[in-house]
Amino acid sequence: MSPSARKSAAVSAPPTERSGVTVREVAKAAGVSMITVSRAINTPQQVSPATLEKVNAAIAALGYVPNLMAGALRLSRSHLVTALVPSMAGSLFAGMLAALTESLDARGYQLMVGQSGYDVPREDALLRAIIGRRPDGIVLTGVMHSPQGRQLLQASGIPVVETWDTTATPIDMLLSVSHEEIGAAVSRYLFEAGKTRQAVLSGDDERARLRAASYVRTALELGLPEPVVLYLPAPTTHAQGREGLRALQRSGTGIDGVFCTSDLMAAGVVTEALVQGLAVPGQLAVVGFGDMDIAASMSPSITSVHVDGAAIGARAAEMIAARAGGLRPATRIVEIGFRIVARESA
Amino acid sequence: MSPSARKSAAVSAPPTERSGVTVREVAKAAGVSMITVSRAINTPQQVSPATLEKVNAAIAALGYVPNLMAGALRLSRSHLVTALVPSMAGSLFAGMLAALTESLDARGYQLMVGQSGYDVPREDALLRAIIGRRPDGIVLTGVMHSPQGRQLLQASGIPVVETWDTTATPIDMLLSVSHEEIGAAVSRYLFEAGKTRQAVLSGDDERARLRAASYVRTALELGLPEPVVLYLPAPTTHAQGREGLRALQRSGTGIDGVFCTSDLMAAGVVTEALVQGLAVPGQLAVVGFGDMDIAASMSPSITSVHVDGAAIGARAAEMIAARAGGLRPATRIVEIGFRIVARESA
DNA sequence: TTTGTAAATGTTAACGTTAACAATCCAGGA
DNA sequence: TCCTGGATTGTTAACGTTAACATTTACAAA
Repeated sequence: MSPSARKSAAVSAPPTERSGVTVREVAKAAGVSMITVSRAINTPQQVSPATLEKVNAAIAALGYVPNLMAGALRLSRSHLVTALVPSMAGSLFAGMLAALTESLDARGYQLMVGQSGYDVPREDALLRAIIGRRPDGIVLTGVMHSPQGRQLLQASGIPVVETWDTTATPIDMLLSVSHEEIGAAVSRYLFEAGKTRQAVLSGDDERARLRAASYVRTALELGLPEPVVLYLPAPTTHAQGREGLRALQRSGTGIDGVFCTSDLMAAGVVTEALVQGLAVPGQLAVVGFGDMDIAASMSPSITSVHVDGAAIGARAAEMIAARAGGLRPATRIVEIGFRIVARESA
Repeated sequence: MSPSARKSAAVSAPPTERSGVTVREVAKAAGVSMITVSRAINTPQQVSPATLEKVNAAIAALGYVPNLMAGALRLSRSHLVTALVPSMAGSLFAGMLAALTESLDARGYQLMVGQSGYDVPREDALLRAIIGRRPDGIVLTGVMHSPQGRQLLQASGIPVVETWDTTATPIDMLLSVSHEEIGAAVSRYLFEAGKTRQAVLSGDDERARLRAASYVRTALELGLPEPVVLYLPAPTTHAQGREGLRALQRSGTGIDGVFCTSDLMAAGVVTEALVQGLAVPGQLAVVGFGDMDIAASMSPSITSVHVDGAAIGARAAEMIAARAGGLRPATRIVEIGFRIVARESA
């Protein structure tokens, strides 16, 4: 057997067949080289009008769609950004995702959404799957606490934006929201409205717990009796608001103000209060979180904490695009802030 | 200049630097060949225990995370599935996405979510971006009507599952939901409850329009006066429900039954009715769509149309995985069905 | 005509991975 | 001792793309 025959025998067949129109075939059909096809697609101004037309005709005839993975591999640039959210059900992050999608889209990136909120080994696997695709940026909802996770992300060299929470030691970039300040502000707000027997209905996720804990601390600092706290499994619902209010009432102390860590839950509390014939806000003041459409539209309308999720999405996209463009980040940490939107319920 | 010097001069530098631990470096650190590292990761039973340990140590020491794009390119298998939803805001599809994520995850796939609902040229670009990443499957919300879109998808050879709608000519696989039957069923349901002056509050998306149109047609067939229809921009909200009811009332005919094409809108209608002092369902019956948590939890609770989104997600994952495994699809079309969940509001 | 220069196009190799085939090693049997 | 065959490891090439460098072409200026 000759060496050359040996060689050609070693040529491996494609593992599985797929439609598979490639630049090679487009090039042949157009009578040009592969690189010319590539240029016709990516930098058409470098190609003569006549050639461009031939290439475009061939592309259309063959139904060619460039393989972005191959391009990404060659260029080490995936034009992909991954966002990790705890769940898609809670619409809290919908605004952020929408803004992120839009801003990235305008810059030629695509968004991939993953669901976090697993146990630690599962989260580790998820992170590896994400990093393995070499996105040009990763947007985290909340800060990453697990040392393994931090290590993985840091070692990957991929720009990371942590959002919706605050920390003194971000992995990379941070769009900071202080849930402690929010909890404190709501307690003070209710106190100024004359409410002294405060309670909290909180989701059991980390950030809701931060708001709840800070709310309790502030109430105590204000000299109020210790607020009753009830933690409910996230994502929180309207039904949890109704049941939650009844549970709070059973716990004894005649409460006159409730902070709910989601608007849906607050709507449930308002519904339950109306059913019971309680005056809102007279006998029971209610504050929500998220400033969803329903908060403004309920009757009575619901006072809520507004956090600009769209701004978070837009800033995250901007920061990642800047970094991908090789720019040094001017500011790695941006404070997002919040405001209490006063309505009828408190 | 010698030919060999010419050649080495032509070696291209990596376009941009990234962290970049590769199998090559792991192999060198472990003192084995690249393929052995690959086997240690993918088929560890093919590697001796001693070697496996050396390789794993090297992987851990270097923080190596395999580049899945390179693997996918080599194997023509991306382990990626893309779902297209009209928007992430409407939680109608949240259940489907959650089930899809979970089912795919169990099979070693990742989900990428894209937002559709653009104009046609924009949608074309989106489809190209999706197909360009060569996912192993595409899940569409609704059926694809645009000929260009159908053409692109069909030519790509990628398994496609159309969902949440019905058609006689699916691109590939179909998880069928008949919005015509739903609209008809709701009109009959209200008719049997004695409601003769029916109206519809509909989102302006395609599937909501189908429900609304069929509802109107059925009411006419039942000999009722033609229902008033109001189309509101999707995603529909609680506030739209409140305003929508007022608008319907202004349109004259004293209506006694409303079909809302989303539960959030139905909740808004109920809220507005209560504010006005209308008895629900006595003076106004309300039916929603989606069977969200809030429908069961409102007071009065809201009768709603339930479609099993989780089943759609799970079946879609199953179908795509089967196809990726080389199996011929036993059934390309599956009817999902629906049911009207009777509650207090109608 | 020759020369210089910009525009257009082509050749080569590389991104990081893994299938196919090849080679080596070692235990056990003849 | 030599051979057989399974287990283990290695070599080569290829997936589809595009940057870098090389070459050709067209045309104006000398």
